[in-house]
Amino acid sequence: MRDTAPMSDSPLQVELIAVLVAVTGGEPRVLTIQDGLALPSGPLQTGHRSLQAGLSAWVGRQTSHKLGYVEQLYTFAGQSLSEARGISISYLGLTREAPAHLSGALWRGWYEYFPWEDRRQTGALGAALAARLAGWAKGAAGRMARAEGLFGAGWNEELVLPRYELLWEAGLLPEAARHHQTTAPLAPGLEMTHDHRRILATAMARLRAKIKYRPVVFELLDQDFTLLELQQTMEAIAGARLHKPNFRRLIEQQELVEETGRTTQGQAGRPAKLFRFRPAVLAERGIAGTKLPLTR
Amino acid sequence: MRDTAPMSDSPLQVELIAVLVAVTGGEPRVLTIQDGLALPSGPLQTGHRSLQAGLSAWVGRQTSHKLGYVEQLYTFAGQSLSEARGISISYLGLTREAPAHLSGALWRGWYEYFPWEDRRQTGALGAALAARLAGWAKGAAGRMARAEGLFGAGWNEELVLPRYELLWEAGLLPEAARHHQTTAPLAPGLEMTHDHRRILATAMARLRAKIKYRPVVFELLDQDFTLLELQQTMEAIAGARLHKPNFRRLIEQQELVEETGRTTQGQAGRPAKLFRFRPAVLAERGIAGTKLPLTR
DNA sequence: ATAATTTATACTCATTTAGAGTATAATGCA
DNA sequence: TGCATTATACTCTAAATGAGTATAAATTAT
Repeated sequence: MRDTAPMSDSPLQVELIAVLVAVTGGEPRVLTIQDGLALPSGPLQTGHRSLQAGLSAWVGRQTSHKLGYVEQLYTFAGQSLSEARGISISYLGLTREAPAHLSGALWRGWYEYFPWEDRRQTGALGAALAARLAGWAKGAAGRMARAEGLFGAGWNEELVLPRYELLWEAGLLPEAARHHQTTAPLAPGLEMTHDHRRILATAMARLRAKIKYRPVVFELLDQDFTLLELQQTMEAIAGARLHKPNFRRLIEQQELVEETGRTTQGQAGRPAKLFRFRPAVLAERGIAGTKLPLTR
Repeated sequence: MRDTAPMSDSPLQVELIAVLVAVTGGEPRVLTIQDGLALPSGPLQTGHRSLQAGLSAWVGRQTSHKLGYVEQLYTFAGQSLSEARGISISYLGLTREAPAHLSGALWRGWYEYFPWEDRRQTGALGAALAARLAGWAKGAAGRMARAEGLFGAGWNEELVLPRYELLWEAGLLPEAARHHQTTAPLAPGLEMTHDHRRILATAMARLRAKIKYRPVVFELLDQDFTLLELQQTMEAIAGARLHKPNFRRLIEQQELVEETGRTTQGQAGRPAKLFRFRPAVLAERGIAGTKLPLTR
């Protein structure tokens, strides 16, 4: 490809977009600007040693909490006619919620943007949307199967982005309303500018997947925590209830945590042991599980 | 962040880098240029509708095989003093090997660059490197545990990048030799320019992980294939031997494939049934497995 | 004070999945 | 015809998973 004459190598703008996630009071929250309409973003600066370092420094300065974990999400080329041609690089960052120092910045629950992704109480919303989608599905073959697969029984919490895209395609999102002139009532949930809600969906999916095989939950918790706090944080992110005894068994047999020796007090019920994350784990195990029948 | 005055928003160059993978004769191969020294790359073109589309079109034109699967790997900012400041976006693409139309292009086995990642015969190489690393590990605490965890027993085939980075840190790679003036014999394997070998490591890790939970192997096989061919392709990518009966059981119970009704002939041994990929699968299941104890 | 409530923690049991090995079937080739 | 070779079909055991129940130790209400 090197020897292909470039049709154009016009210089481009590079923008960094951050999805900063914290879990506070059992709710996953995301840092927004413009009264919740957009994700924090800004141009790449020359002073930054690397993209990631740039983002980390930036966020650290703005939120007074250092980023425990940063992960690149996706890079895409802006192409809507309104915006100048440029590259956007999005990141997922995990932190704990602190008063936002950034003017106009605001932490909001991520389920305000994706109500149908929260199935901790009932799955009613997803079912309702599935019904709404049934009308749209009449239009073409295969649509019904797709909608049913994504929103119906056999819900897979990682498919945040496909679900969002299906709703877009069905014209049920305000962001898409301009393209498909729909009169139907829209899906519930706040909108965002540009494709920021799409980026949030990507972040949610990534975190829901990641949390299962890398010990990143701990970036969202205080240093000491109870097993219930840990479980509720997981539930908040997965958007689903977990089976308590089995969750504990899983945590124990993975040896991710160790007892601190102390317990909670002053709350209703039996005091809970306080645990901390075993730092050794990060070094020891890189990633958890294969699923191939290896010969040994 | 929007309200932070940019220190500099100087325009940047954007470069696309492709890791094109095929599996031929039971060996994973990667398309290279400059006699194997570099990965194919080129500047982003204005004509492209999206980054991914640009890459697909490009590769399709060059290799006469359409890309079955494309996935973004990583975006990073070039920063070595010698190269102009710019952004590089790397991609993983799966295809089948065809005569490279690109002048100077050459398919090479990816284990030529990462000999220690091939453990289909014996794990001797990894063990040898572990021994070599033991010397380096004397320098500081914790090093031994890291080296042992990555190269020793309990080998995890997904940790390609951490292993590569450890070898770099230990000064055993030619790419790193400039930085750490080492006299020790280097690790085996071909080098690449810039960080291309690092990018290849990222691609290998991504593919090894992906192949376990998304049906992407089929992009690397002919339309019809035997179970042995499927297994050997998986083994080639994972760099490990698989247990044959269990592998078959896994494939069958996942219902990923269906019989074509035909069999192989003309080869030694009993003829094998030919299978094909079940197209429904792609639509049906998005991602395979959760690992959370969900309540139902 | 005592009972009721609440939360934590510890077990049990059935079912499914994974790891390993063995046996039989159908070809080509000497 | 018999041997080497590859395919395919089972069996057995151990471990992981899903679901439910029982007991312990605190706070809160009566």
